[in-house]
Amino acid sequence: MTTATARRTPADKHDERRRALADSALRTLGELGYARASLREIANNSEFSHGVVHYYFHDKLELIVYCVRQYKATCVHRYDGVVADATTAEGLVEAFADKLAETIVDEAPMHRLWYDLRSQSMFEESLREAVLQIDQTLEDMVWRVVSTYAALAARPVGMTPHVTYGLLDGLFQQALLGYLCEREGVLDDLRDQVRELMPVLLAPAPSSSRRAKSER
Amino acid sequence: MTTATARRTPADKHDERRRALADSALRTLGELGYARASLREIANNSEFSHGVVHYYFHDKLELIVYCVRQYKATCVHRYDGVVADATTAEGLVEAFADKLAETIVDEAPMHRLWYDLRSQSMFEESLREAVLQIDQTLEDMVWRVVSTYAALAARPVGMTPHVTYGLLDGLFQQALLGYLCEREGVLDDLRDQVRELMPVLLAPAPSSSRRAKSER
DNA sequence: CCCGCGCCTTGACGACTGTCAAGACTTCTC
DNA sequence: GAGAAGTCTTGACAGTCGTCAAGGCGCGGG
Repeated sequence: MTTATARRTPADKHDERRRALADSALRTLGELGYARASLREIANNSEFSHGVVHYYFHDKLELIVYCVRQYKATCVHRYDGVVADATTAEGLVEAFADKLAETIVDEAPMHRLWYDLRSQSMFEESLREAVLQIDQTLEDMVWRVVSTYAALAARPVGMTPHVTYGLLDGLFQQALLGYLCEREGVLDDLRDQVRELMPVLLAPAPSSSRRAKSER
Repeated sequence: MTTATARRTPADKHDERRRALADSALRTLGELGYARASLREIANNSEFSHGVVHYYFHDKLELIVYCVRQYKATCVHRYDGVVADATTAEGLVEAFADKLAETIVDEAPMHRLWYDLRSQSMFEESLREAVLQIDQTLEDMVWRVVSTYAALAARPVGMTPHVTYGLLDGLFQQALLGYLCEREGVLDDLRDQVRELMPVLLAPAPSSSRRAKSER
């Protein structure tokens, strides 16, 4: 209020703290899951004490939802590079498959948390709004990839965005579980599965098989 | 031990009680989810008191795993009729799609519990063995349907059982969440999606398009 | 009749939970 | 440098949790 060009308004600092707290919380949540991550445990893994949570958040649930929304924001553009750098359909599939496998390795805790919360939202109505919003964002993200792929292949996508996301999410979830069980080869399998699946997502080739080679 | 042909051995009665308890527990678990279903709540919704759980089960976890295994046993043959009664590929798809939608309506609590437990198993290693076993059983179940469909269509399945299950499970899970959010039309959508998906699960038609009509 | 054994209830335990109030510490203002 | 506002810690609260021991009830065999 004093100086208009202050480095940080109090409100900024407040928001910054919320972000830092949410960051710590996300680490703990990814480790323990929604049900077992207590506020004390979350605070212990941060630089704060357990009481501070109610200074920045009204509720445990408000913290959780804030956390997941924050993660969504960082996660939602993970595949933008795949789309931007793609020049051929085959190259995009390859990059997409690699990125999916990389995501499983790098972000396994975050994604099991996401599946945990989505399951919880089937029981707790208070989680549904945030979950559905994030689910929609993920669907949009997948759709950007697949529709770009279709454009490069010069064929329309044969399925709705919703179905496309559902199918890929099913495979991804399966691979994540396999990865957490330390099954051998799940990542390679996932890559193969995506390479296999992407073509069948497209509408059947327009002219049966004649110009298949001369396409580009 | 006294009479060889006794109506019920004590062991039988013991098992019967375990089953009855697990039945009650399943109802409560389907209502509240894994994390919020306490032993007291489970016992309250049964004809027993809360202490009896430790007479029949060593642990809460043993009870839960027993419950889910028991449910699996009843659930695993739900689609057998679809397979047995099918005479044409189209008819099988129709019956399968209907049965999936019916399952969502009739067994929504059980299936959200299943997804809850599968998510929990990503955090709790002690749940993994049972979850993986059940997942495999479901995969087999789906495979019986799809491979029968392929046989009726006189074309091989184009994907592995694992992928087939993953894709269908993705759609089913999506539909279940939508159903629990009381979205309109999710059941019809699911049916349409399955009708659309099943043909693309098969390998590409062997001879491009010539005998498509004379097939049967 | 009474003893003993299986079945079940009751009550209590320690641990853990979310929440919040009281106060200490820091930071900024006048 | 005193005071006020903001920030954070500490400790306690009311509940709930899984677990288990102590004991009551019913029933069949001595």
